Formats: sequence, structure tokens, C-alpha cells
Amino acid sequence: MAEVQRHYRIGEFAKLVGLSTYTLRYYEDQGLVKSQRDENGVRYYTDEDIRWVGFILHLKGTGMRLNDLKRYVKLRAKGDATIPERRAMLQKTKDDAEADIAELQMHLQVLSRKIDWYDGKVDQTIADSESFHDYLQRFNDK
Amino acid sequence: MAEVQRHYRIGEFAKLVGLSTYTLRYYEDQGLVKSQRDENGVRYYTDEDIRWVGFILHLKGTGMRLNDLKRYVKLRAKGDATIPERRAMLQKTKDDAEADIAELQMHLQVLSRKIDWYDGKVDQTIADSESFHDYLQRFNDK
DNA sequence: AAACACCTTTGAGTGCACTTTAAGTCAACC
DNA sequence: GGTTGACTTAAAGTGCACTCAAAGGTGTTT
Repeated sequence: MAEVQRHYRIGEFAKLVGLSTYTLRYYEDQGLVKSQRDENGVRYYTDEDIRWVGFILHLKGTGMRLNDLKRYVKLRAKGDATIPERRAMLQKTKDDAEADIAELQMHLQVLSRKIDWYDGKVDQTIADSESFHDYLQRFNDK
Repeated sequence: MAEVQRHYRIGEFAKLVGLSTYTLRYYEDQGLVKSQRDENGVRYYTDEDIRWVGFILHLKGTGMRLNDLKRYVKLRAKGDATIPERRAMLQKTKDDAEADIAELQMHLQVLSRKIDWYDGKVDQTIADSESFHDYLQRFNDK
């Protein structure tokens, strides 16, 4: 636990977090990630940066946009007074993501039914499929 | 059921299916949707078209790309011999969507715990995963 | 007659999140 | 001493899925 902080240069760090060096510099431009510099002006990152990037990738993974991410980072920099606002952002992101999942699952259900129909597992959709078949004839002409 | 087929012109149809007239014409260019024409060359759509657009929107909703959708439609036009391939496409789309959901839920879990942490509820959840808790502690804003 | 909704083709614009290129410098490693 | 990997800024390119504009046309409704 009491080890000397490891330093990672951008190439190594990129591999560790699963982003490209381009993206990392882009994120830095955007104010999402910070780096430190050595005496030659070369970026380096620490284990804390790995955790931070991991966290923002979780937020991104739930559908948060870069603009919101920027806002979140700015709020964080302002201190504890912004916690309620940050909490609200996360809550909204969560709610949105859950709505997305629910919608996705609804679409998936239709897809599953269609697959079942292909497998001949569905009998009550004959009427549906016949008109659908008729419909598709229109695509045959040209 | 033996009613005269209703005809919808593009504006009305667009509202019914929730797409813009631009998008509808774009989809037609791409071969995803077909329309019929009256004696003046004006597009019209039927109830069957509503169902068809509904279906492709379900496929889109599960993450299928327009290119794949185009491929699907072309296969469909080729007849029953392409059913295995179409089935496989749907299966892959389904598997991908399910993987997306799983990933999303993983990210959501991190988000949820962060919200709990903002709420000071974290003490109660130490029990289930100490290392996960430690992991999340790293994100404690300071 | 004006307003409106539709038609055509072609091409440009939008938004997001990168991704790459250019052109030049610098320093470490083999 | 050449390759590698880093640095800089600014700009252009990519991919997807639209979205809109231009410019001129037809037909139907008020």
C-alpha cells in the first residue's frame, strides 16, 4: 500500500484504460482528464488517473454525453457545495439509462418473437405474416 | 375487416409512424420502405406500411444499423431460401443487444452505488462487496 | 389567387465523438 | 544514429443517420 507512485506515459496509460492517445489528449483538451508533466513537458499519469478515467468511462457507458461529463467535472472542482447537483445529474443519467433498457427490452421482445416465428414456434401470427408477405411482394417488382 | 384500404399521404403517414417526411423519403431511397403512387405521382401508404415501418423501427431500436436493415430487406425479397441468414441476423442483433444491456447494467451499478454514496447510504452496503466498496471509495471527491 | 402539401434531384449541413494529418521539435533507447 | 515515442497547434476527415435547402414543378383547398 505504501508504494512509490507509478508513473505512466501516455502510450502505456492509453493501453491501461483502453483509449487511444488521441482520445486521451482530446479528453484533456475538453477538461475531462488531467495529466502531469515531467521536466521535458511529457505527460504522465498515475494510478489515481486510472481510477478517474475508469469512473468517467462508467458514466459514459451509461449514456452520459461528453458535455454533461464536462459539467460534472467542473462541478466536482467547485467542491462539496455542488454535491446535490452532481447527485441529480447521476440520478437523471441513471433514470434515462433505465428507460433505455426498458425500451430496448421491448424491442428485443419483438425480435425474439420474430426469431421464434422463423423457427416455426409461433402459430397465431399467420395472418400477420401473410399480409407481411404480400407487402413484401412490392419489393420484388423492381 | 373487409374495409377499403385507407391511404395516407406522406405528411399524415409521417405523423402516424413518428418519422419526418425527410426521413421517410430517405428510407425509400435506401430501399427500406416502399410507397405507392396515385395518378399524380404523389406517394401514398397503407396500414401495411405502418406495420412494416413499425417492424423496422423495432429492429432499429435493438441497435440494428441501416446497412444491416438494407441487407435484411434484400434477403427478404429473395425469398424463403434466405430465411436461415435472416434468422441469423436477428439472432446476432439480439445477442448484441443483450450484451449491451448487460454492460449498461454493470455501468449502472457503479452509478447507483455512487448515488448511494452521495446519500451517505454506503455503510449498509459494505457487506456484499468489500473490494467493490474500496474501488468506489476511490471516486470520493475531495 | 394565395396557401398548402406534395413532387423532383442534388448537394450541403448537423451533431457527436473521435481520428488523423501536417509539420516540426525533442529526448531516450538500441 | 536511426527508430520510437513523445510533444505542439490547427485543421481536416470519418461514420452514422439524418436534416434541410435550393429551385422549380403539380394539384387541391380556402
